[in-house]
Amino acid sequence: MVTACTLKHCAGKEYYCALELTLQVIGGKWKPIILWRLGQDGTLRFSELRRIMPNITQKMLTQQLRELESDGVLHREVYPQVPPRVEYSLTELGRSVLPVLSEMCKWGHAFEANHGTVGTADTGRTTGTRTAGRAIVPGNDGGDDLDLAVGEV
Amino acid sequence: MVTACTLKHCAGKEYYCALELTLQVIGGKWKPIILWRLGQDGTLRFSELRRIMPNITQKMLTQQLRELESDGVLHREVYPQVPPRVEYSLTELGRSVLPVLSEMCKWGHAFEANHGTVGTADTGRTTGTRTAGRAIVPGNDGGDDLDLAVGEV
DNA sequence: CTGTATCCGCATTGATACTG
DNA sequence: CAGTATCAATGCGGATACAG
Repeated sequence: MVTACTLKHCAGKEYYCALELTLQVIGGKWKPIILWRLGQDGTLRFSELRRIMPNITQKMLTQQLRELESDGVLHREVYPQVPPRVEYSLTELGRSVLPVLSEMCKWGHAFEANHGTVGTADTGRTTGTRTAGRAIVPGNDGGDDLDLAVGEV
Repeated sequence: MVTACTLKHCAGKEYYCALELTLQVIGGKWKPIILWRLGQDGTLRFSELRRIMPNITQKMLTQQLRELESDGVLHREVYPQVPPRVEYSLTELGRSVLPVLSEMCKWGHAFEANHGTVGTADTGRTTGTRTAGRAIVPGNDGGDDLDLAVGEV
């Protein structure tokens, strides 16, 4: 007997395995970036997050932040002032997700090494790190620099 | 200076950080399950994968398998027979993703512990493991059983 | 058995305008 | 500043039929 798993519910999400649950909580296009940035900077205002991620729309940012908040991975502190001021920071649960993001990032780099990475300004086809065929597996090769999305549209 | 990352391309995917790349390659609704199953069983035929995941449509399964294949994480072996026989297995790169899935799964369990897990047959609201407020962080608490999605529609 | 091909509904995402 | 509301577009995922 290996698996045979039943449908479960947690925090309003449907899933069969914890893997899927994780994807639903911290997956998607924006959440990893938000979480990682908060992990780096500790506390960020709404406007700072917008500046960090120029591509995201206000609606999306608000939506993602609310979901992360209701899932208990980040904390939303409202300062009743005028003009308003809202600060976001990771909870303990949120901080515990950083190793996961780190692992995923490491594997992403291994994948890059396997294929070839090309920057925006491609000087030619398949330029960049070419290591295809060496089948690099993620380990502790020191490549744990976790770069982050900024870039403009 | 913390980040300031540029747009990159790898295997036809656009991303700013390796984190996003990973999500694009092994994320989504079905890929983690496929990969994990192949990691468990080694080699599976198309029909076996279908039986394992009754919810997925034929179209989706084929599509996901093709994407995983073209990304080099799984190998597709076609036996030119009649009736046809196709076997899928992880490549070395594919096997290297298992620790990542494992990490994600561990965090999912920690999340479950933080909130409360409820099975399909809910005998009452918020039944099940209730540990809210204890802020359990993933570590090596032994809870590394990676259950898998099967369940029927 | 292992697939394509086509059509379609719904959920996610985005653009834009407005508000306390 | 930090949102909410509304409308429009996209695209993922699913149902079904057909093919080698």
